[in-house]
Amino acid sequence: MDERKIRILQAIIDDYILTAIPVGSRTISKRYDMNLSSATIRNEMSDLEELGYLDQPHVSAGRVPSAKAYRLYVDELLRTGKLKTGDVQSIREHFKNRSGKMEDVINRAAQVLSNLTSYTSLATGPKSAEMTIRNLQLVPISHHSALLVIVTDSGIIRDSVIHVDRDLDSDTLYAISRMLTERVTGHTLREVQQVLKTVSREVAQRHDVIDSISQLLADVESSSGRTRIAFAGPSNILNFPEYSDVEKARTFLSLLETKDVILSLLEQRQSVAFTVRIGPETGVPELADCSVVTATYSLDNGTNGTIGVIGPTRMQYGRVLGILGAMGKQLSSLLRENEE
Amino acid sequence: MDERKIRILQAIIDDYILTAIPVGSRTISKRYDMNLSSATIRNEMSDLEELGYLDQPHVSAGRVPSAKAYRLYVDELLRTGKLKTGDVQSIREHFKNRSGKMEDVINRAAQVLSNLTSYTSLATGPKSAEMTIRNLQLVPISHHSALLVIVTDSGIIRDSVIHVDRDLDSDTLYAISRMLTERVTGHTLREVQQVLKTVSREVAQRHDVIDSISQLLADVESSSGRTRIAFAGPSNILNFPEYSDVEKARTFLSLLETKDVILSLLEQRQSVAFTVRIGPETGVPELADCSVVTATYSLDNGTNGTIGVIGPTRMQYGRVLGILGAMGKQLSSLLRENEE
DNA sequence: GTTAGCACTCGCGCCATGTGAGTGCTAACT
DNA sequence: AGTTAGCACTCACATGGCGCGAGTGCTAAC
Repeated sequence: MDERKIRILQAIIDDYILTAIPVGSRTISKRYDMNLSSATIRNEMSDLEELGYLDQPHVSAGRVPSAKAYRLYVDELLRTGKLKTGDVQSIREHFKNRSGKMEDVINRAAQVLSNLTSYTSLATGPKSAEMTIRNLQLVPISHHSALLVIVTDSGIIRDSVIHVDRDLDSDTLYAISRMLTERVTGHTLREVQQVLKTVSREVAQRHDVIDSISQLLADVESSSGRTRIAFAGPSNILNFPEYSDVEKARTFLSLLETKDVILSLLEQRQSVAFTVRIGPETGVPELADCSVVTATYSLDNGTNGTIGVIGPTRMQYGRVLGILGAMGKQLSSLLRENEE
Repeated sequence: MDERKIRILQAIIDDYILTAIPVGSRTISKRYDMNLSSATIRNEMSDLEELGYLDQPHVSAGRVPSAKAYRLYVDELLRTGKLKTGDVQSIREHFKNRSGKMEDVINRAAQVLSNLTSYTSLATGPKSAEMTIRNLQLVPISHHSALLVIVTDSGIIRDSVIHVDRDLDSDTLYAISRMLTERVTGHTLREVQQVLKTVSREVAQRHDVIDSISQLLADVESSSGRTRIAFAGPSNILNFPEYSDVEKARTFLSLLETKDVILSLLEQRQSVAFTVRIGPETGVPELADCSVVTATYSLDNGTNGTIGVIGPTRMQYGRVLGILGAMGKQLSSLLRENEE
């Protein structure tokens, strides 16, 4: 792999990302000033194919970059596109005066991403199991149910309805809330089960309420592998010629609708700031010619959430990474404000 | 329009709904035992076309029902398909042991609908402006923000984060909550602004908190035109041959993604239990060959939400109406339990 | 009023053909 | 030895002709 081969490969990838048309030797020698004839390029391309960086849809077509090529491209060749200042501006704009509700933040983040990149985008909240609890509060809803609001140290809120057997008035619920909060503050969701058991033993009455809460927290914890995830712009995938086949589009879209697969894909996220999964690397056959690019944003307590983009392997990696980076920063700082 | 024409029209519609293939005279005379030759059917079909009930894609193809035909079909000919007892069972199953959070209920409802019908489905919550407040409660989140939980008489919850200038502890917030709740209980969201103004005048301090709340409630009220809406199974539309064109699919899907259009469509809902909008009747050009079937479910206080299905005009109206009916009942009773 | 018969239409699938982009190879040039 | 011009070759794709058959409308007879 001499220097020239790499320059040619880069040119091919750049061109293909732009046009989605298999690129031929003439195109390279003309559009990119290499000072080489098409014949020479042809020889080099032949070598590159042998090395596994290029594929040929059929004999008389141009070459198409392989997953291996994109991998090289992302790892080595990428001049991270400095994104336009307008974009940063626009990101900041979108998050101004915004509610601190996790759900909204996530939705909005995905939305903004999808607007900026015009790829299908996603965002998840941080894993809740790791977070420590700051406050528990019960709010009466009806005679037999109450809303349990869980506030964590990162200012993130989860709430769920629990059923209570007896009729409890507001003040009683508040008293219980205070008591529980005192016992539970500073513990992670993971530990809290244990604490509640102790409490349950101490307090003879109110068993039912505490049991309900305990069960709910268990749910939240276990289901927190399945963090909330928001998608935006799924239909964006249809803008790309590689998905002009309806059947392909359908499987892609229903894959998103089930959410499970994507979630488990995100589970394996490395501690690295950016993760790029190219086609087969996703391990999901339906995503064979998609790339999934994700970035993490983090909160002070070390937990982190994910934002990301799904598009054709022929993705504008430079631009996407730039945007994800800016977005991640913005989100981190936004959420840390909440923590104060 | 004699009786025989109607029978023929019905046969044509039934067949086309099933197959999506333009139906010819022979098909009718053979598959549906009319005891008439194809020639006779042909004459009748010619008449039906003149009357505007049938269209002909091209001369040598069969006939296709027009919007007018579907309208007649829905209004007059529909023997409401008694749905399988299994379906009712399955609906009931899905709503067992379920959280009373409006958001979840709506999502779930849409999901179930989409599973049962295999059409794209939607659900919205009731308009909040009409609901009366049962309880307001502030939960501390961080030094400068709190969660305002609004519980209405139908047990429906809205919550939002508000920012407070000063640092307020839990007890103070609770005291404020109690005070506000007392003043505000029984008023609708619409009226509550007025009440808060009075309160604000009486209480010299705490202005900021009350102002924040007031502003938030204004938001909730005005944005309650834009009720929460949940879609499920958007990609289902791709199962139908009429959407095998990618461009068409794309516009359809992005129409759903913006949500606005569909929401405003639902706004015009009649007080009737069911609404069927066929193709052009939707007034949305993108939905020209879709039908939107909606049903309302209602709460005791008279407010009602919507569930519905979007599919090709060639929709199984009977089945869909049956399912929507059952679902509506189920939802109504579920939510009334919450009210108690 | 119904139906058999028939000529006619026209979308669709099939095949044959031509075109052109792109290749690989060879031989000559630097 | 590397580069390049030249050329034969491949093959997807677009084009156009052709036949098939589903379906129609009309007419004449039942």
